[in-house]
Amino acid sequence: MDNLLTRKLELFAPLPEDDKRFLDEVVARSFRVGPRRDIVQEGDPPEDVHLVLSGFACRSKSLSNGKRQIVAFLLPGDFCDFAGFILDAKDHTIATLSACTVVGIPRTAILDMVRRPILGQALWWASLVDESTLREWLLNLGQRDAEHRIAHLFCELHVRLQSVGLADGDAFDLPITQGEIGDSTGVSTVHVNRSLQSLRSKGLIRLSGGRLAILDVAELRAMSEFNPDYLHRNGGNRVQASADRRRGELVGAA
Amino acid sequence: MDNLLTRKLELFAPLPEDDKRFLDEVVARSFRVGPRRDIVQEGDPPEDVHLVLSGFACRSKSLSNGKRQIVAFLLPGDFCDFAGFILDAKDHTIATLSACTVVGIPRTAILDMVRRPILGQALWWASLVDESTLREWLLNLGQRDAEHRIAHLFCELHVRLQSVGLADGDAFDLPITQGEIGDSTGVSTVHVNRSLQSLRSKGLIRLSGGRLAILDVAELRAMSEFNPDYLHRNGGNRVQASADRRRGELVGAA
DNA sequence: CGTACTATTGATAGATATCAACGCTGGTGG
DNA sequence: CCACCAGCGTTGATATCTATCAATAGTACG
Repeated sequence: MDNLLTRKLELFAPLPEDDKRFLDEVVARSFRVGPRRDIVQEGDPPEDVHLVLSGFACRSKSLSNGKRQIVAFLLPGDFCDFAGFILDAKDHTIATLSACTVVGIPRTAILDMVRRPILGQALWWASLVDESTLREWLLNLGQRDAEHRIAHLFCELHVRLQSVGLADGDAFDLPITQGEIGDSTGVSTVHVNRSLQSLRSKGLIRLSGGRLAILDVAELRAMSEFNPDYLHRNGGNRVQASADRRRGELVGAA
Repeated sequence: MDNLLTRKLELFAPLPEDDKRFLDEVVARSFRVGPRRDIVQEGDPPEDVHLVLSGFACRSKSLSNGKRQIVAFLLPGDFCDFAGFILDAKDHTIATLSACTVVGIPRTAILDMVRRPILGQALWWASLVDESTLREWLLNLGQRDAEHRIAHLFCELHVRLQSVGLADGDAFDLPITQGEIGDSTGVSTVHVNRSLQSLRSKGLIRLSGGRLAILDVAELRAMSEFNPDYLHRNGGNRVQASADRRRGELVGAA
């Protein structure tokens, strides 16, 4: 059975068996982190890149008045700080929401991964999908009202969890508080609560005990104008084979 | 004199002379686009990657009710759609704000660029800086009020234009309307106007005739909690030389 | 069984959108 | 050269949404 990282990266393209084996090794050395804890293992080489294997984590930025913005939910299969490989100063916090299984990947392993032609492209793809997601969140925060923002978030989480096999039909575990939903959508806790009730009263969702069931997927998507294209679940830019081969060289040793 | 693309990429690291010459060639075939026009040249190979050489452009996403969110300002030296190289479906619009000089770069040239060890890393860096900027915008939209959002935006534009030599001290051309400021900050046109007046009355800015002067840089930054670190103007992750060498191989042919 | 979050509800205040009107400016055609 | 027009900036009045404050009720957990 493929691990979750493999499973996610294969949304881009099928990986060679050898790459998969390599990923299995990468993922082998995982550790547990309790809920609401920063993902910064003491003694960890600071250059390690982290990956979530199970549980919910988030990336957030804060202001001095205590307000914080969750800028990404990190689901199983997601890298926490891949960008730290090139960029220096870490200007945001990465923390667990629920208890998580996390992998710390050393720079050398990242280098090995990036050098492989197909795997390297898959990592590039994953990074660009993250960027695309940020753009959609910006649209969400800037132009939709609270209820629609939350609806849109739920639609996104649904697709993302589905694509790594963590959705049970149209229901899935959502181990986050209403306050955290608010921090990610720019809405106060109280107003999140009221917006959720509105969504419930419309028969669109059922949410309790850390589990969300989307009762009317079509309508929830329609009302929030959710279009899953921005998640690029159908792989990357597939041009003709020759160009593919060339792209293969892109991040690979000759 | 270095062209603007070179100038920007050298914020990451000094480029070899050969890379610079290559960039000069890349940038040579530019064309003009009038204000408020989509950057989609008819007959252009759709895979071309575009780059702004002069003027202001933007990337935006829209909702069916006509609301639009500008998710990035594209300044001279910025790529418009580098991600299109890997990702397929274009889920956003790229349009000029002022008249612009634009370069269309064919896929093959991008491949050549990415293959060069230093230049390839510089492009990766630029892409990650864009992502970092998106995160900061998310914080801006989600957690700051209108006046602070606009102040923060001005601080960002100031630094970005400065770093490509387009700021005249603390003043620079800002050829965009108040409506466009609103579309980027998630504020209505009317409220942008009032927020600007507030900033003016505090003696922080002067804005008229498409030109912005920041009268009190320190205070404008302080009030909006602007910290330029997220723009990563000081290059990338400089570790020891050996790691650098390894990173050099990263995107290069052996 | 306390303790501490988390969820919920009501009341109120504040920020921002929306609507409407008007002046200004730059461009266009007569 | 001047009248007209369209887009932009500005202002005032009003409507909405959302935050904030405060209190209560669940709920998990030691």
